[in-house]
Amino acid sequence: MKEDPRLIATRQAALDAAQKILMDEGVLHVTHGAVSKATGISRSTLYRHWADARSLRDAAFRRIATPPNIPPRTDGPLRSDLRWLLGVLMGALNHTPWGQIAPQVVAAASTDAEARLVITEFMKDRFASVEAVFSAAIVRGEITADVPVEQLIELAVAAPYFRKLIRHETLDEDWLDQHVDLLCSIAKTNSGQ
Amino acid sequence: MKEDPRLIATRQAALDAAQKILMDEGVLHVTHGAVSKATGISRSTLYRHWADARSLRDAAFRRIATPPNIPPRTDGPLRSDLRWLLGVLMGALNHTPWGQIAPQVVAAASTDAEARLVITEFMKDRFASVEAVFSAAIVRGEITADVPVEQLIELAVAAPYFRKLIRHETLDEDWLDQHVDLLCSIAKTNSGQ
DNA sequence: CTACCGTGCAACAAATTGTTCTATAGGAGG
DNA sequence: CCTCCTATAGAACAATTTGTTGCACGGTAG
Repeated sequence: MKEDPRLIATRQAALDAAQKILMDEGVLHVTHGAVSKATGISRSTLYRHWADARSLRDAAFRRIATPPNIPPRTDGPLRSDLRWLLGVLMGALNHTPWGQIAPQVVAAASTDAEARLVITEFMKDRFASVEAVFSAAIVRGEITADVPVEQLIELAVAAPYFRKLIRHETLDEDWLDQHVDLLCSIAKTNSGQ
Repeated sequence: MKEDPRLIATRQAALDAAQKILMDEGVLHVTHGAVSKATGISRSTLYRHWADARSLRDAAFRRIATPPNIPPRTDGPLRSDLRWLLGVLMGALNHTPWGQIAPQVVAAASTDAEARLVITEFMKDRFASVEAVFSAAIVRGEITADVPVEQLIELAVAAPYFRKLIRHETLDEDWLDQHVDLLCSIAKTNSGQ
């Protein structure tokens, strides 16, 4: 038997509003009352869907904090594969809800085990993508296995996140070009000696 | 005329408790009620010191979120100067309240201009310290001015912060050694060509 | 058409937030 | 030691928020 369409509609409208509140005003303002006022859905209905403030916030978080998986390209030269992958990552940070929400997930993670899980899982995916790019380059013989891949991966991902989330600096094409240049030069010069 | 010692004692006891709550349970739980229960100070007294929850939280934040300034060493070889500076930074992240509080400051910064100021000011200091180390190395002729110092500084600081705040990975001596090794090798290989 | 179930609404209890008043007691100065 | 000033404790209070419950209405599936 299918789900009542009213359930789905309510949930969707509520989470839409919760998401907006979360991004605009912070997790602290995501409450049944606020969502009710924003959507017209009655408080009691919201409470039936999410029993307390915590689960409502969790739901709002979870909606945004599951960014799309990025399948890496591994056919071109290292530089363009890396540039493409980090470009997508940068785009997500700049132009998707995930970019706006990430700082709050990071903060929640310091006291909340579940938020920490969200972060670590997500980072695991990202690291895997970057690693695939380097591995392919090694297989192609473009760089050798001497390259400290672990560290390079961390630097590759850390820089854009640090710049955006912590320093609140701009993240643009020029910066990324330089970043990728440096990463590639490290990989090349550490390679084959 | 001096300040009433009772004022000072109350403020100190209250902020001590507020700080502990902030670190253990998150900013959300820093309230007049909670601090009152933790210290025995009456709620009305706390309200006279901090008119609302916001200013109490601000006070608690501000108490921790002003990390000590680190004057860099610039006399030894690049590697040991850098190792020492980042070692102190890593120690602060691992063993001071600042390390525990930083994620919450980061999150606050996404909706709160003042928190953003705290972060950017702080990072400016850190960047300046690291830059001093590289500049000294250039003056000594250990590396040349060709080195992309800006990028190196960002990577130097980004990696430990990313690792600690975002990935919640350990930050130990071995990791730092590798990190400094890589930074130095970048500086050296980009140097003098 | 009917039985079911999600919704809206209103009333409600409980906890939290912030205010105000009074009594008490500590500290500074003579 | 005495007095004035002022910080604190405590209680009473209103307002808001959080969460619960019972009931009537209306959409949905069979």
